Amino acid sequence: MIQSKALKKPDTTEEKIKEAARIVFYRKGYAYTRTRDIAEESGINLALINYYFRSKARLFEIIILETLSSFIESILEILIDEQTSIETKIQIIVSSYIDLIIKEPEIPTFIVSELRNNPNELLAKLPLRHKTARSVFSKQYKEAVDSGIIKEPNPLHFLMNLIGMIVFPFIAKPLLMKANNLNISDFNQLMQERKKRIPIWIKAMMDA
Amino acid sequence: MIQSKALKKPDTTEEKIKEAARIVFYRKGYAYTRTRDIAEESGINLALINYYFRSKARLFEIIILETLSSFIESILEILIDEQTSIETKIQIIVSSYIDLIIKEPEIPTFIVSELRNNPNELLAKLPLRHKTARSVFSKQYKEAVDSGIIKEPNPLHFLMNLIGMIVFPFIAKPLLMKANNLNISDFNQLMQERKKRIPIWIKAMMDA
DNA sequence: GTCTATATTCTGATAGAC
DNA sequence: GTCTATCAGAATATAGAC
Repeated sequence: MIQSKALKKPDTTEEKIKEAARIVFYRKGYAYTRTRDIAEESGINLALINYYFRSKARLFEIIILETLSSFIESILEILIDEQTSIETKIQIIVSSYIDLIIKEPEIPTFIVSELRNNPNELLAKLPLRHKTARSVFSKQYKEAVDSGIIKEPNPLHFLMNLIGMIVFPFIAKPLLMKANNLNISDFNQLMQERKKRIPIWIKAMMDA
Repeated sequence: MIQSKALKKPDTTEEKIKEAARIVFYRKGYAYTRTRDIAEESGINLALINYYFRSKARLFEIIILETLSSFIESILEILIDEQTSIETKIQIIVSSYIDLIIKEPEIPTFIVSELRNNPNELLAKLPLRHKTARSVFSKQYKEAVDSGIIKEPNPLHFLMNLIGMIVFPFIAKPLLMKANNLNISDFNQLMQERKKRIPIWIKAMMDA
């Protein structure tokens, strides 16, 4: 199950700082976040941030690595299960991801924006166990291609399309809302519609 | 035709600064760009940036507004033409956008990242003439729905899917390349494949 | 562990000579 | 219009008292 960490109740000072940092970093990004903002948000003293985390940069790295790995791992956990059919996987991924992102809508833009700066350095520190997940899914995907269920031979296109259809509207949200005079509940309504339709669209696409 | 402004040869000092600013802002974003970087990139003196543009913020606003409006207008120009069928529009948009973004791959992430900060303030300054374009396209789309060519009744879903399939891979590029051990020419190869396939996928989706 | 006060650094902007 | 030198402000990090 995809579970956000932002809902845990922080107890210790260290956890309070981390939770506050997550909130502020998600909203404003590293560059525009001042350690003072984190101190205010958490209600603790400014100096304690450096006492517990040594620097703003180190605190940030902890937050973004946790966010990235939980975001990626939660897809991989679904993809890796050999018992689940591809069609079911699609439904699970679409539904749980849209729900997650509606709860924490800043995450996709946060990841995209922050990864722009030092992607290689950051991604090198990610404990990725992609290999097994990829191989399980590739095998399953290849079988579907071989048996004629899916026409598109490249699983990368499949994944780009799937994740893109889920995530892109959230990334483009400001532009989308402005250009079409949507308020936030209009927008969320559209995303709810997509939970049902993306699996249908994906199926039709991959048949073509 | 979609034409990037980044290829113009700058003559005057003012244009040199603008071109350099565009390059550096695209690459690093507003926050990480120092006026000193722009001065170096353009080969002009630091003080001249303020002489010609008064502030870093004003220079930035000029760049991002130009980028946004040219990016948006170039879609609208295609959508607004009543002579072109929807199918042809899709092909034109897909093909010319992918080519444009391969030439200037930082633009999508630049727009997404920078629009996170003050979207309303910025978008309010955009001279949008969305109305006519939207109404022409909506009409054409509605006709296609009524005559049974397209099943998906909401043109917003159509546009989100179309633009998302084009743009999302570029936004997710660092993650995508890392997770699949792609180099830049592998990546561009994938995008070239998408020029042919997106129109087919879109057609299949909208039929479903 | 927590606080106040301060040192340090970085960077946008400008004064003033040419 | 262009340059050098410098100022002013902001923000991270730390020293040192409690």
